[in-house]
Amino acid sequence: MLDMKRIREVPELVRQGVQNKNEKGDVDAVLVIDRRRRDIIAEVEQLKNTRNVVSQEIAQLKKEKKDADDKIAEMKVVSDSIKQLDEELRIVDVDLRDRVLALPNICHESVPVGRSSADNVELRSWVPPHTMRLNEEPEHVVLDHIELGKKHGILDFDRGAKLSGSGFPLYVGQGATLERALINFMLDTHLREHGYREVFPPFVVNTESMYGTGQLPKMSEDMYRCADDDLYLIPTAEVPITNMYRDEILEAEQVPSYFCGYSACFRREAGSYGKQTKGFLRVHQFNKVELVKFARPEQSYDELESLVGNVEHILQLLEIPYRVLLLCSGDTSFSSAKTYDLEVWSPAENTWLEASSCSNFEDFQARRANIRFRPEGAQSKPQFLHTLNGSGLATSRLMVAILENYQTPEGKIIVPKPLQPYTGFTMIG
RNA sequence: GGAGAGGUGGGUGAGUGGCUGAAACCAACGGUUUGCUAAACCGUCGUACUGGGAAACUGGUACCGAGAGUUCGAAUCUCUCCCUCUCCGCCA
Repeated sequence: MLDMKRIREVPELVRQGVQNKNEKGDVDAVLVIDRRRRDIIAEVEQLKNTRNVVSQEIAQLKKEKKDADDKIAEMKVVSDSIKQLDEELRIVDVDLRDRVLALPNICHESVPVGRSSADNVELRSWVPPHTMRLNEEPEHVVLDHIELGKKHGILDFDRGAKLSGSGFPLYVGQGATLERALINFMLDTHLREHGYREVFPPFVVNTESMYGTGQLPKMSEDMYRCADDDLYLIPTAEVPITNMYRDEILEAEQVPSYFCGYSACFRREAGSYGKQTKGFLRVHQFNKVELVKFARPEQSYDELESLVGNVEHILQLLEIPYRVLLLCSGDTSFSSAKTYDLEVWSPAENTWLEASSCSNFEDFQARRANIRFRPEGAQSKPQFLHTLNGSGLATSRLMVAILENYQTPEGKIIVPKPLQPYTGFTMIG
């Protein structure tokens, strides 16, 4: 949620920002309603002041056993007016809030203005020395992850579909072990080398939490909902981890703090059938290790860079080719002010696959979720902090990259070195 | 699923419909004292919205789980809802 003061003070900047994101949002209507709201407040508070003062006088008169009927009659009228204005104010408040909530976050000045993914900027790419050259014709047949999974009996999409439907992968044998190894390796690396604190969150959350991080109301059709209990399956651990501090005020020394947590992620992916849906490329349930930072506003962009660095480190240790994109304004998500995407190389698809998205939300989520901190210690005035998060990383896309990049000419799969202590085997097949 | 208890500031916890934004205590912060620590003493110590002011600051309004009602006036009375905790049953 944007700061109403900011909208009021620099409306043209907000208008431009909304446009740059290819979002709709009526800034002018917001300004008009805001004006109306403050007029009502001025009027109703004046009346309430009168009521309070006269009520005191009535109390005084009664104490002195004098007659107060005139004043009481007078106040009856005032009270009715207050009731009317309060009702009007309530309606205006809701309307204003809905409209402000519909405005996207404004991109940081370093974000290139652009319409679509075509305008994203590739900042750098990294190719480990020992993997195959990306743009060369491979020397042997390259199997895709589905064929590899079937060949070794480690991924069973058919039985997954029998159990739950398409898009619910079933890992078997060494595939299941590799998946678990990947999760543990990523968690351990972030905890031990990057200073994150581990969280194991609930996988279902309530509506308030979904509003807090901005999944609701916009993305409701993309989430699994348990209607009987009014709970949602989380689409990412970002939701529970960021909401840990919803409606709280953190102490100065708690900011910045870094959290890292594994969760299964559930997405309905409604309306996306047909595009890149085979195998792991788009699934309804996947595993992800998520990084979340609560940062001081003046440091949040440095924190974003180090967050991306933490994710890159994982890919470098695993020796998986990747590239880093800076998303343009039009491709940056609703709540984010600046986002980097990390994409891993799929030799079978001959394309890059998004495996991580790292964003600085500035105070957009914090304002929604009401997460504040006291910057100068116990006596200082609370202010909104900045939230950041990034996938560190999603295993489904990573699994594709590992299987495909680490396949031998015979179609066997080498387990990446850092995962071997976790798997207990060095080769699949 | 059954039975019960309870939601008041950072915490504990008072609070006969008007003098209660809210006692007291603890924590925190500033200070005095002190060789250091401790103790003691003094002071400060909610948030949001809105108006004035360049600002320090200041006027007003609201907030005692949420919402509605009664009333000139509600933390206090009434109703509805939400949440938390405890015990029993069932179960991982």
